[in-house]
Amino acid sequence: MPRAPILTPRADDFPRWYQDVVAKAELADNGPVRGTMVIRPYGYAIWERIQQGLDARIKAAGAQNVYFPLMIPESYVHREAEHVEGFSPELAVVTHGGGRKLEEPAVLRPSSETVIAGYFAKWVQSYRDLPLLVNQWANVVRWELRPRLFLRTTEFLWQEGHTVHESEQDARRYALRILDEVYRDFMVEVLAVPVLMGRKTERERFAGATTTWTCEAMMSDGKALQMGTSHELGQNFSRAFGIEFQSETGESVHGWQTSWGASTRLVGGLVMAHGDDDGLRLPPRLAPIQVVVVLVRDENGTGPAAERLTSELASAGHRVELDAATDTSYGRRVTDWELKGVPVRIEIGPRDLAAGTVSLIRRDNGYRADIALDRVVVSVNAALEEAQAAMLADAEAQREQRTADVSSVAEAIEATKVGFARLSWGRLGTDGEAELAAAGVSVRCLLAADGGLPRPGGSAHDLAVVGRAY
RNA sequence: CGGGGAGUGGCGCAGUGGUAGCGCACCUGCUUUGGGGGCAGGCGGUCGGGGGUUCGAAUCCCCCCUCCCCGACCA
Repeated sequence: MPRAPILTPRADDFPRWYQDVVAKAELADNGPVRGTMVIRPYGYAIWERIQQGLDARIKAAGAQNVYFPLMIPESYVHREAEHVEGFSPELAVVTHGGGRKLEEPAVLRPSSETVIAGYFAKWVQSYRDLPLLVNQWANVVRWELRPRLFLRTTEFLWQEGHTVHESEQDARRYALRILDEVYRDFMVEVLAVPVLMGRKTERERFAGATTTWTCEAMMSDGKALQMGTSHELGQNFSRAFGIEFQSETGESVHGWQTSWGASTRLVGGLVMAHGDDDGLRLPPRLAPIQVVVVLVRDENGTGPAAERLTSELASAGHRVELDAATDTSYGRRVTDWELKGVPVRIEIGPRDLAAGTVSLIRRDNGYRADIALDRVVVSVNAALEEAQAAMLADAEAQREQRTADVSSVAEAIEATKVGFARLSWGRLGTDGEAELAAAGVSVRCLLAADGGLPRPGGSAHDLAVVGRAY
């Protein structure tokens, strides 16, 4: 007999499935103000793992953490024309404080380019001060008309990096370094989500940037999700805020800047990239709980044996939890651990113990085996490594299978019903891009002909990867 | 803001004029707990808000509010 579905099957209604998973895996709730989100302990544990992975890579790339204020004088946002134009529809503005109307309203940061630029102008005097590399972990507010938990909320958590460099080349090199060594590396190696690194079109470029680079992923329904972006800001904010330094030759020069960010959206991406009809599937390197030891029944010494196994696995360096809640039924507990996507489950009951074994079950593929008690740690090590690799390979295979090479707008629109379409950007052009947009399809990114990063200015041979996006 | 839909226990729903019910969840007890176990008992709702019609309104009328879905914006 098939199991009763716990979640709406993905094939029936993917958005509904997503909501079900977020609720039943206890990741988040809607907040009381429309568009806001309450992140629950398990969801926040996942975010903390994401933070750790990104933060370590950001520091390895030389940036230091800072904190700037939530409220920004409204006039700052207006200094960079394109920036304000891009953001004004989604600004939340504080008009009153201390019981009085404020002389100058303050906006809740939608991003911190402007407030940070004001201080960069103060801190940067000499080429010796450069490069200046900072990052902050913060909340930002962008008033969203159509919120979706994690994917698009009015308030969200992220990191935003901001840098100043001596030259355009230095800034570009750094923006691309972050894209590759921080974002791409983390997403592929930890999240097991393959990403395309490419350049955004003018239409999709960040408001105030000269060039926007992106990591784009495909979710398991074939739609695209931007997982991280890195912007070259040129001298736009430098000019607006007076970030000037004296060069080695004594000239006064405007700094060249970058900014880059990744957000709690990644949690949603993780859910949608790997989840199945039984719930979340977490890649082992990310999972807050990598192994759960399930005590099936507390009889004939199974309890102490389960405790011993748990501490052995913890000593071996795994994030492990013991489930000894035997007053809850076995089926319920197992279903819950599957919902939460714990990569490896070890089950121990009287039958196992009598045979001198435990059961090992992999969440990613359902593989199940009896393991001798003295082989548990080594078997778990192997299972975690294999699951990590298999999940990445699955996601890559799925993306390849759902990506089609096409040569017309009509074919692209058809192909993007199930995934990505790839076609010549030279042929598509901004007119083709507008036609696609009318059909709900966007250019996710541009790639060089060989699939690598395109040159910043572009080439006639560049490829456009198009799709429907979250 | 344009187009659809819905507001009834925590969640999902039924209830077209007679004083509110079901499933799940929750609480208590019992039960031989290996895939959301079984049995019994129980807690919990000013039916989104206001006004009106009526002997009587979740139900009919008027006004308001909120939420959800599709579109435009978007990490």
